[in-house]
Amino acid sequence: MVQSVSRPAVPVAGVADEGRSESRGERKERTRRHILDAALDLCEDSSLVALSLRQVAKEVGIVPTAFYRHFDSIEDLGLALVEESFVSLREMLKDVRRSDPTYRTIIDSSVRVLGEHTMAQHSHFAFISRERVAGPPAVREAIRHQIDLVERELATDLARLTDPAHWSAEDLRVLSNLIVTLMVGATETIVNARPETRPAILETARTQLRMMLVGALRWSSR
Amino acid sequence: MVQSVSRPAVPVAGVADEGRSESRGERKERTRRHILDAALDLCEDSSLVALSLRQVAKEVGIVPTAFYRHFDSIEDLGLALVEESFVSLREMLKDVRRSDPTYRTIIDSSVRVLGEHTMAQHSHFAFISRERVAGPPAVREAIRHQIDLVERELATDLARLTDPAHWSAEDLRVLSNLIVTLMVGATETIVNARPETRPAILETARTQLRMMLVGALRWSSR
DNA sequence: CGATCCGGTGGACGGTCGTGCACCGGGACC
DNA sequence: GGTCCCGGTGCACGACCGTCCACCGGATCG
Repeated sequence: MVQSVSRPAVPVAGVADEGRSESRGERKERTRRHILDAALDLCEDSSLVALSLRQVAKEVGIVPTAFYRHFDSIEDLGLALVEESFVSLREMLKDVRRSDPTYRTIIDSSVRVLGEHTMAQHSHFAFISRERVAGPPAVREAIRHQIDLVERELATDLARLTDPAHWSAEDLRVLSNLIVTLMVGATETIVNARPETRPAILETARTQLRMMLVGALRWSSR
Repeated sequence: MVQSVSRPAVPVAGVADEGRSESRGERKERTRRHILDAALDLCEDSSLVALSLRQVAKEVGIVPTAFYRHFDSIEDLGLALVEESFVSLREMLKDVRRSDPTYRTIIDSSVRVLGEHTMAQHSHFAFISRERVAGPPAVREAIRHQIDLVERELATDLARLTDPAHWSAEDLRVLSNLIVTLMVGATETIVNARPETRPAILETARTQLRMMLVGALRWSSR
């Protein structure tokens, strides 16, 4: 028994106790957070499919069976992490939209925002890019669905920026998919590269978006 | 002892024996092949990092320790699979180059070849796209290195098709990276999609390449 | 022909895994 | 203030894991 009676249920204290005891709901939520953080951290250099419930429990400082009080399985945990990661991603997209509605500087500001967020939310972006192709089936599907939603939203954004005479709905969807694929690729490169190469990667992404923009401006659906 | 003395060392016979016994080298090579195939098959819906040596051995029909006669570890096996998978990929690229040197039809023929090869070598392409981001570090690195080589080769190909006055070496590298990223993305989509959606995915890839080609033709390095 | 090589066997080890179960003790509620 | 709820404990189970070891027997080689 490694936990003394004087520090009863809370597995690992984040801040000093300050005498004020939490409600049961707060406690549960806090443990849940610890589990999510620990899982995100532990699968950083492998994958959810190679993560064991016991590893997570040990990292959090609870007994393995206590895990079930919060999640049915690792896969269930994974779905929660998808949810959480896409909150990060959508905040990024909100920043992109807020930053600049003109397309003189839209590329620069978008790439800048991408760089900032992949740095600040590194674990979330790495998680998505990894589990997107290698996670448990249900997790993969959830991520694909979310990315699909993002693609659709981008397509409607693009519809406002382009000439409807030249751009069919289908082609907008295709362009949107192209841009998202490219950004996912850039994100994957960033999260797997050494930090000091980051500016060069972002510069590459900028140039690529410019090349595509040149194409898009001349495009006309047949 | 489940294997009778009448079927001595060979774990699982591929074709009828035809009375002719193999040399020791041939036997070893054959078992090695079975291991590679079994591993490729077993990690199809998870990842190398979730694959155990014992699963592979059981699938092949050998005792776990016999695995070590062929590979040091699962990671070592993974590197062999990378090697093998890129043989497939390079054969595809050879087909692409052979198919058409003019760029009237270069997009159509390239995408057609991509479709054919991802169908025929489905396991290899799925393996690369999965382990590229989720495999053991050494495997990831090997794949990145190979893709990097492909990118360089594409860049020199593009150098012959473009006007040197408008395209700097750096921009050729960036364009090459753009195309490869896009094709990797298309491949990932294909190997994870239901077979009947394949034509639509390829059509999307065609359109995207056309959009980029429009951009590339107007491009000029600043 | 006899010695050697080597891919295979089979058993055993210590460790980790997911999960079932009974139980505890403090917050929440009537 | 007594009762219930529920997130945590601790233990045990059978399964699977990688790896060590001694050994076998047919192919190979001098």
